[in-house]
Amino acid sequence: MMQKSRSSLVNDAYQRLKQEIRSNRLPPGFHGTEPEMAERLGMSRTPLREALVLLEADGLVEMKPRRGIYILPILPQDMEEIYELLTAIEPEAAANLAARKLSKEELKPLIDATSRMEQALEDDDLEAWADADDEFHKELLMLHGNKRLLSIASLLFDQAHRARVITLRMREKPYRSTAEHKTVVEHIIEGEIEKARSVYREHRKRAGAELLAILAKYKLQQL
Amino acid sequence: MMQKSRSSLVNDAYQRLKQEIRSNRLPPGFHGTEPEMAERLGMSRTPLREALVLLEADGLVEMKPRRGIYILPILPQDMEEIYELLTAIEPEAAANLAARKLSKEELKPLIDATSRMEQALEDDDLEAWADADDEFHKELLMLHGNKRLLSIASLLFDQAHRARVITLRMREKPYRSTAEHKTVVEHIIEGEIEKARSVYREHRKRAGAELLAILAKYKLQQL
DNA sequence: TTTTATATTAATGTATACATTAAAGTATTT
DNA sequence: AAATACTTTAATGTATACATTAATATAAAA
Repeated sequence: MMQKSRSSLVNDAYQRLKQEIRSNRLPPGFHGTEPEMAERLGMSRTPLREALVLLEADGLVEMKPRRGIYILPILPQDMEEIYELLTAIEPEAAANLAARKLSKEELKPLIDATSRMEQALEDDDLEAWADADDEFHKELLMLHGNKRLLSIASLLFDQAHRARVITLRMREKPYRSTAEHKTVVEHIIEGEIEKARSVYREHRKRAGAELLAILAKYKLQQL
Repeated sequence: MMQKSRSSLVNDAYQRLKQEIRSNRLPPGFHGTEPEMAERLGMSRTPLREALVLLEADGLVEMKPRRGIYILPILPQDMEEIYELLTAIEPEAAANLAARKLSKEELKPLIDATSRMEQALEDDDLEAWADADDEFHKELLMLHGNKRLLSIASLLFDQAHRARVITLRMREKPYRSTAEHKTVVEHIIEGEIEKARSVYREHRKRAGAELLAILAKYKLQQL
């Protein structure tokens, strides 16, 4: 949940574990005990537990009483929930930006992100494309400035991350997605509030539906 | 963040502190130290800290390194953020219910909640009205069934609670609000998806705007 | 008296200790 | 051999211990 500094050990544990979960080095289904994990991180159980409590609140981990720590898998239903929320939330931010008539200077991070997406497509570099996509969404939310909206959306991105990475290569090349991002930016620049909202909304709906279709097609029941 | 059982002491501390914050027994600006609070709760610092970490993630409390624990106030800007999110999120749930063509039986909790709102209006009992209103919103989200949506909205309700209670008597009597809830339910029953969405959305926008206007009018800069 | 330096206090951040108890393993009985 | 009872192990939940250090109080210097 977008943690602040906090004492370095708790924060270290939180960041490192989160990163290891994102990168699948701690895969879903992984099971560990506190002494084990504390030792691995080179700290005592106390700060580790505080970090775990946060990761559990983030929905990444479950601490089962007397059974240990489990890394939670992402189920299709989770993706459905996540995309529904993102579909509701993000277009709101896009609409707000359009309403604010921001200068191109201010919108530069967004414009740059779309450029990077295009470049990545040309280079046929899906990783880079995904990074640019991530950046686009985060920049848009940061420009919007609703801290809660940003932190909730970030949480959802974190939860969905593994599934998005894994399915990246199962999708068609994201030409359309890239174009949609550009269109959103154009509407924002032009101050076309409702268009910005609806294009972004459609983008999210389509992206979510596609992802779920892939999970179904490849029978990926958990990631 | 809608905590599960967890070991009872951590959970106790979490629930009790949350309740004390909601009820303003621990008012915004309150400052305490860990030993103090642990003693008051009859436990050691260890479980207390785990609870505090969660409350901090919930945005109710801040743990300032070496300065202690502060109960955070709600600023008008917080309310703005919260209402923006609720405006984006809840109508989605209403639309979904409408799309699902639920039976009146299934919708009973919603229908009952609106009845209670009407009754409370007749009795001129604002507390009861606010309770019924709360219940309406939670029931609607529970019927929808998106766990993440529910837990996020609950978090936002918790954050906004004090401000809503305090301003309850500064508003006009909520006839209009009550009527709007009824209309939403009717649209849900009739399966009118877009109407359910837009009425709910307008309801949230208006309610948010009214609340912010009151904060401005009475110069309530923090609650 | 005001400022600076020093000493004291006490709260946090973290490690460690320990009681409880679920789970796994061993022995006993049938 | 299967089932049951008993032991052992080890992980959690919680308390306590302790080093560090910010904040305060006190003393010394200007």
